Amino acid sequence: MNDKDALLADSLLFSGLPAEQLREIAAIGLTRKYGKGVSIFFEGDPGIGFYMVVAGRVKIFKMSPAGKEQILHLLGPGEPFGEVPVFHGNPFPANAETLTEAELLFFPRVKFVQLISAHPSLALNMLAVLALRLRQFVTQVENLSLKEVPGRLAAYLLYLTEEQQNQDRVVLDVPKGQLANLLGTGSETLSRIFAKMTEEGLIRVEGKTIYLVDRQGLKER
Amino acid sequence: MNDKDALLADSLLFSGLPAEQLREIAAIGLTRKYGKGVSIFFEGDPGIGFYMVVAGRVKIFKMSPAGKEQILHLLGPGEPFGEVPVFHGNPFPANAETLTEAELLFFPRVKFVQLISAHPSLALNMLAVLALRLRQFVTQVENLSLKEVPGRLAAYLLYLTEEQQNQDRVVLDVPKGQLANLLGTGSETLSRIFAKMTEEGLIRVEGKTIYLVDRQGLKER
DNA sequence: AGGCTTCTTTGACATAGGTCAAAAACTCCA
DNA sequence: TGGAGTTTTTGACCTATGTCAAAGAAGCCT
Repeated sequence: MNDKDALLADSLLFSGLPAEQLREIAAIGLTRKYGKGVSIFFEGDPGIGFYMVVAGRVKIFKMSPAGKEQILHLLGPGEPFGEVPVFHGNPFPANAETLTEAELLFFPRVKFVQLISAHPSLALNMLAVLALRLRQFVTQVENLSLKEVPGRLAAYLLYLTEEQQNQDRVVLDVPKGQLANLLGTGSETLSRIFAKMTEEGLIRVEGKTIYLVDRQGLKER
Repeated sequence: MNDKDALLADSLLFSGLPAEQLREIAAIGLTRKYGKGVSIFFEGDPGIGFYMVVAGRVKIFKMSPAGKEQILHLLGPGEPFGEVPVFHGNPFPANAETLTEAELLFFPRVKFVQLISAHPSLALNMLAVLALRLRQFVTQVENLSLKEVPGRLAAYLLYLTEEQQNQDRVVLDVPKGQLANLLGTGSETLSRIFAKMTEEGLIRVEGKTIYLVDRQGLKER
C-alpha cells in the first residue's frame, strides 16, 4: 500500500471500507498538482466532481463585491471538498484556492455516484462527512453571530490546541491575514486583538507561535 | 394515498422513490404533535432520530450565554431536520422549537440507517438534502460576514418572493423579532432598517406584508 | 369589547470594529 | 546579504449596530 492509499484508508470519508472498495475508489481518483495561491475552482463553476487533499493546504472562501474575503474552510491532507454539487447538482457555491503547493485527488461525479450506489457503507461515510461539515457550519454561524472577534479568536486558538498536541502553545497554520478572513474580520482588527489579549495576559505572541498563557481566561471569552 | 403519504412523496428527501420504499419509510415514521412555542430538542441532547415537519413551522437555533438567539433554519411542511446526529453521531448541535402548533414525523435512527443501507436511491436523496443544507449555510455565513443588515434583509425579501409566487409583495411567515434573529440582529435594528428602506422608496410595510416597491434597488444591496 | 400579553417602534447613547494611510517587520530569493 | 514584495502593526477617524428604556400597536382570550 503506497502513501496515497494509506491516506485514503485513513481519511474520514473512506475509513472502515474493505480493501476491495478502496481499490475501486483509488482507481477513479485522478491526481492533480497545483502551485501556491492557485485557483482550483470558482463559485459558479459547474461541479463535475469533488477533490481530496493529498498534500498541502486549501481554502474554501466567498468574496464580497467589495473584495472582502470570508474563508469557509481550511483543509489539509485527507479532507475532501467540493462535494456539494456532486449530490445536489448546481454549481459550486464558493471558491477554492491553494494556500501552499498542493497535490489533490479528483473524483469525477458520475463514477463516484456509481460507487456510492453500489456500496452503502461508502454512502454512509459520505453522509457522515457532510453531517460533520454541517456541524462545523453551525459553529461558524454561531461564532459570527453570537461572539465578538476576541471570542472567535479564543475559540479558534483553543480549537487549534486540540488539533495540535501541544499543551501550551499553538502554531498558526496560515498567515494572520488569512486567519482574520476566517474569523470574519480584517487583519488590522485581528492585530489589535492579539495585542489586547497579550496585555491582558491571556496569550503571548511570537510570530506564528501563540503561547496560551491563560487557558481558562480564553475559555471564558 | 393519504395526506401524509402525499407529503412524503412530495418531499425532497423522499421524492422519486418507488412506492414500496415509501411504504417502508412511512412504516417507521412516528407521528408526534406539539403545541406552539414548545421545545422539540435541545442542543446537547442525544440524537436518536430525525424529524420531518408535517404541519406547522419549526425553528432551529443557537443561544448565546447572554441570551441572544441566532436562528439557523426556519422549516415548514415536507422539510426534515435533526439529521446531523443520525449520520455523524454526537448530540444535536442546536435547539429546535415549534413556532406554531405542529405535527411532526419522527424517524428513529437505527431503523432509518437500515433503510438507507438497503436503498441507495434513498441514500442519494439524503445526500442531496444535506448538500442543499450546506449550500444554505454557505449563504448564511456569506450574509452574516459580507453583508450589512440592510443587505441581509433585502436578500431575504427577494428569497421570499421566490418562495411565494407573488410578484410584488411578500408576507412574513414569522414575527419580525424572529426575522431579526434569523438575520443576526435584534428587533430594534430591524425595525429601523424597515423604516429607512421605506423612506428610501425600496419597500412599503403593512404589518406582516411587505410591498417590494423597487425590486432592482433591493438587488443592489 | 375590555384587558392582558406579546410584538414593534422610537429615542438617546455607547462602542466594537471597519477604513484609509503609513510605518515597520518579515520573507525570500538572486 | 541586499532589497523588493509581502505581511503585520499602529494611528486617527467614522459609522453601523448593539443596548437600555419606554411608549405604542396589535393580537388574543374570556
